[in-house]
Amino acid sequence: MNDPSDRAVESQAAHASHHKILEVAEMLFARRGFSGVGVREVAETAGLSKSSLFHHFRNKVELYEAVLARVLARIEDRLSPTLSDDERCRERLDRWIDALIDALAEHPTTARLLLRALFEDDDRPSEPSAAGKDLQATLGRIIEGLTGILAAGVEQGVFRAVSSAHTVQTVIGATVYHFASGDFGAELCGGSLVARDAVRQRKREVKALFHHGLAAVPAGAGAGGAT
Amino acid sequence: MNDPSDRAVESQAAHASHHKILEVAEMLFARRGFSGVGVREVAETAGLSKSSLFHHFRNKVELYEAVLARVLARIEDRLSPTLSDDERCRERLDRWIDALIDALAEHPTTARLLLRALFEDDDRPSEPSAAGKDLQATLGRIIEGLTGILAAGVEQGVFRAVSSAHTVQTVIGATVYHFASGDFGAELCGGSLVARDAVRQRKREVKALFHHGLAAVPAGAGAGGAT
DNA sequence: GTCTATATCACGATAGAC
DNA sequence: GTCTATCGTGATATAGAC
Repeated sequence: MNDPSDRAVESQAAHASHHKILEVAEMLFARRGFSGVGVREVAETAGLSKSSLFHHFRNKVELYEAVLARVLARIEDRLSPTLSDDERCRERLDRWIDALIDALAEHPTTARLLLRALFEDDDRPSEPSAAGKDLQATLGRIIEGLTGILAAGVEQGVFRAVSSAHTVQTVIGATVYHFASGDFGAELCGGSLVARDAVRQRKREVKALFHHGLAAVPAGAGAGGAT
Repeated sequence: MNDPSDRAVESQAAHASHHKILEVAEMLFARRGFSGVGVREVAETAGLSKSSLFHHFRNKVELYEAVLARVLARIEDRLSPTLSDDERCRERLDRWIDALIDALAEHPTTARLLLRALFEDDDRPSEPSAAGKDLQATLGRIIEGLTGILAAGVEQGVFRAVSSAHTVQTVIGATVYHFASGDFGAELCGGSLVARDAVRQRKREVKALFHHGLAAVPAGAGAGGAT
C-alpha cells in the first residue's frame, strides 16, 4: 500500500473521471470552439453532472487549458525524438513532418483544436495564467525544434536561403491546417483525411514539396527560370 | 431626382448602417467566432441598439452569412481576373497567389474569418439555407480556379505529378493560415504580418517555394537524391 | 466525489411606441 | 428605422446535503 506504484494506480483510478472529462472536452472544443461548448454538455457527455465537473476543474478556462496542455504534450512527445542532431537536415525535416502528421492523424481533433486555440489566444491579451504561460512555453519549444532544423539546413547550404520563420509557417499550414480542414478538405481530396492511405499520401506530398522546394540550387540552375 | 444614380445614392445612404454593421461584425466574428460574439456587442459597437440590428438582419446566422458572403465576394473579385488562359501555368499560379495574398493582407480579418467559417461549417450539417448554398458555390468556384491551374500545369508537364487537391490544401495553408495566425505568426516572423514589407516577403517566399517545389524535374535529376 | 437546487447574468429574439 | 421593455432560455458558477 505504501509502494509508490500503488499510489500511482490509486491516483489514476481516482482521476478516471478526470481523463474522461478531458477526452470529451477535447472533442467538443475541437468541434465548436471554446464559446460554442457549455460545461453542462461536457459534463453530461462524460457521464457526470455539471457540479461534479466543477469539482475537477475550477472553471471553464481551466478545463480548456488542461485540454490544450494535454494535446501539446502529446505532440511534443512525438516530436522531440526527431530532434537528434546525428542526422542530415533533410532527413531530420522528413522525420519531423512524419511525426507531426502521425500525431495529427492519430487524434483527429488535435489539428482543429490547435488552430482554434491559436485564434482565440490573442482575444484575451490580459490573462497570463500559469497554465497559459506553460502552454506558450511548450509551443515555443516545438516551434524552436523545427526552426532549428531549417536554419541548420540553410546554414549548411543544403537548403536554399529561405526565411526559417516563413517556412515554419508554411509547414504548419501544410500539416495542421490540412488536418483541421474537415469536410472541406475531405471533399477536396475525395475521402477521409485520416484514413491510412490518405495520411500516407499527405506525408508523401508534403515531404516531396519541401524536398524540391527547399533544395539548394546548384548555382546558375534556376528551377525553370530560363528566360 | 428620378435619375437612376440618385436612387443608387439614396439606397446607399439608407443602407449606411447596414455597411457599418457588416464591418463591425466581420471584425468581431473574425476575432472570437460565431458563438463568441453577441449581437448586442455588434450592434452597440456599430452605434445602434440590438433591436435596430434585428431590423437589418433577421437573425444572427443571417448576419453571419452576410459577412461571409461579402468576404468571399471580395476574394473572388480579386482572383477571377487571374484566371485568363493566355498565360503559362507558372505565371498563372504566381498571379493567383499574389492576388490572394493581396486580398488577405488588405483586410486582415479575412483569413481568420475564412478558417473559422471552415471549422464551424461542419458543426451544423443540417442547415442548407439559400445563402449557405451560395457561399459554398462561391468557395467552390474559387478553389476550382486554383485546381485548374495546377492540373493544367501537371498535364503540360511543367509541374511535377503532384496531387492537385493536396497542393491546393498546401497553398491555402501557406496563404490563409499564415495571415490568420495573428500574434503567433507575428512573433515568429518578427513583426506585423500585414506590413508592406512583410507581405512582399511572404509573396516571395511562397512563390519561390512552389516554384521550386512544383517544377518538373528534367528526368533523372532528383532534388539532391544523390544517394 | 457526486448530486439537487439555486443565484446571477447574458443571450437571441419579439412587441410595440415614436 | 430607431428605440425601450420584455420574454424565455441557457450560460457559468456556487451552496450545501449525502
